[in-house]
Order: sequence, then structure tokens, then C-alpha cells
Amino acid sequence: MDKTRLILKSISDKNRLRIFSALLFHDELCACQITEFLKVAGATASRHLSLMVSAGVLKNRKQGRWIYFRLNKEDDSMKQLSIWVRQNLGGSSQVKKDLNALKEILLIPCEELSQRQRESGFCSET
Amino acid sequence: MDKTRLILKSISDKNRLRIFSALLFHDELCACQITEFLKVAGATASRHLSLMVSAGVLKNRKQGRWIYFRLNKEDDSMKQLSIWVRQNLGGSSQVKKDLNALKEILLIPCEELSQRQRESGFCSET
DNA sequence: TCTATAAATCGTTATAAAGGAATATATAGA
DNA sequence: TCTATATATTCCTTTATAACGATTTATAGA
Repeated sequence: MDKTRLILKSISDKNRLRIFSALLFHDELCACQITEFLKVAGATASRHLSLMVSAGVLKNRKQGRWIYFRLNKEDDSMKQLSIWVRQNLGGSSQVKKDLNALKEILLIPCEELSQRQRESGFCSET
Repeated sequence: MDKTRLILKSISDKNRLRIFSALLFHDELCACQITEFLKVAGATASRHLSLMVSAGVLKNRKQGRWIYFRLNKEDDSMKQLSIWVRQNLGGSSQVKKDLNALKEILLIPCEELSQRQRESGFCSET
């Protein structure tokens, strides 16, 4: 029961559900890209990501200096849950916004993204 | 997205997941029966139940002085989620314990259950 | 209509979760 | 090995959620 609860809890938080949803549409995203579209501090994104990994919802791999995250589709039950979330989100406006933001973000190399995050206090919107 | 999040949140709490699981195996349970197997104060059970109802996870109906709660299976997405939870819980020991406790509880008429809860401070375990 | 009572609501306290800043860790590249 | 830096961790503050007792509400039955 605890495992089930942790899975559910790990995607019932707003920012974590945004991460999950974004990964329904992008095979992989690196920590700096996720930090960028969430517009939160790197530490915050990192904590959400590691929580999701330890719940078994996400997997990650290291490439060079970057860590890429993806949905865990090896587990059959996670695959089903992904389908459920995808169906339920329907045309969520938040998800649309995030996917649009990601379109821009993915054009920028990680080096530049990270540098930008280091310099400006991470999220200087407007 | 908010609706999805509320559904997930409403079953990611331990006591609420216990309620949900119990209702996977019993078509209907009344508030006093749920209060009894959770071993919490009536007010606590009531708040969990109303949260689940307003998230669309549960439905309820009134019969005499009692209110019976059941899973919302009219919504197709809820039906799928129920299947997912049922598969995931597997042989959860907590669920087994709860179902066993319920076996006894269901033998007791609601009148007696409620009276018992009113008199003893609800849950005098040990 | 009046009484009894099941469940909901309110007010408070305790616990847990989220967020950011600063620091630590690990790795790429020189 | 040394430096730079992407991500993780720690610590602290703020906010959100859970639990309970007391009270209120709504309704069944007299």
C-alpha cells in the first residue's frame, strides 16, 4: 500500500504533475530544462525529481554533465498510469502552456540554459 | 489539470487510500462503519469522506439516518483508476487487515456501532 | 412539533511538505 | 591533478494538511 501511495503522492503535487505531463510528450528532459519550464529554483526541481525517481515514477540517466529524466515505462503498472493521466489531462491549459514553453527551451543548448539559471536568480519572468 | 490533481491527492493520503481500497471490496459502507475500521474520530472520517466526494472519487446516498458511500463508477476514468489501484495494492497487508476488521464490523448493526462510538472516546484500541 | 442522533463544520494544534539560499558532491575538460 | 559547473543535499522559513474535541445541522421517529 505504501508503494501505491508514494506513486500517487508523487504525481499529486502541482509541479510534479507538470513534470510528469511534460514527459508524456517528450521522451527525455534534463534537469535544467525542467527547472526552466517550471520556473522554480534548481534545488526545488531537483528535490521533486529525486522524489519521483525514488517513488519509481521516473528513471534517469547521465550523459556528460547533464542528467536526463524519463517516465518509467518498464514497470507495467506505471505504463497504465501514464495512459490514465494522459487521458485525464485532456486539453489542460497548464500542460499546453508548458509544452509551448518547452518548444522554445529545447532550442537552447543546455550550457546556455544552465548559465542563464546561474546568473539571473533562476526565474526572472516578465 | 486541477481535477486530475484533486483525484490523485484524494487517494494519496493513507487513510483515504484505506477507504478507497475497502470500497473496492464492498459496494457500500456507511460513515460509522468507515469510522470504525479506520479507528479515527468521526469528524476525521467525515472530513476525508467529504473531500473524496468533492473530488468526484466517491458518491453517497442517504438511507434512514445513515449515509452510505461508494466508489464513483459512473465516471469512466474513475472506473479505470479503480482497476489500477486494485491491481497495484496486490496483497497489501493493511488492506487485508482492514477487510478482516470489516468482516466483524459488518455484523454489528449501525445503531450499535454509532452508540459505541459515542460512548467510548471512539477508539479504545489495545 | 419535539427529541435524539448521524454526520458535517469550526477552531485549534501538530505534523508534513514546499520553496529558496547556501553548501556539498561528482564529473568534464584542461 | 586542478578548475568549472550541473545537480544534489542541507538548513531554514512558510504554507498546507491532518487530527481531535466541541458545536451545529439535518433528519428520523415519537
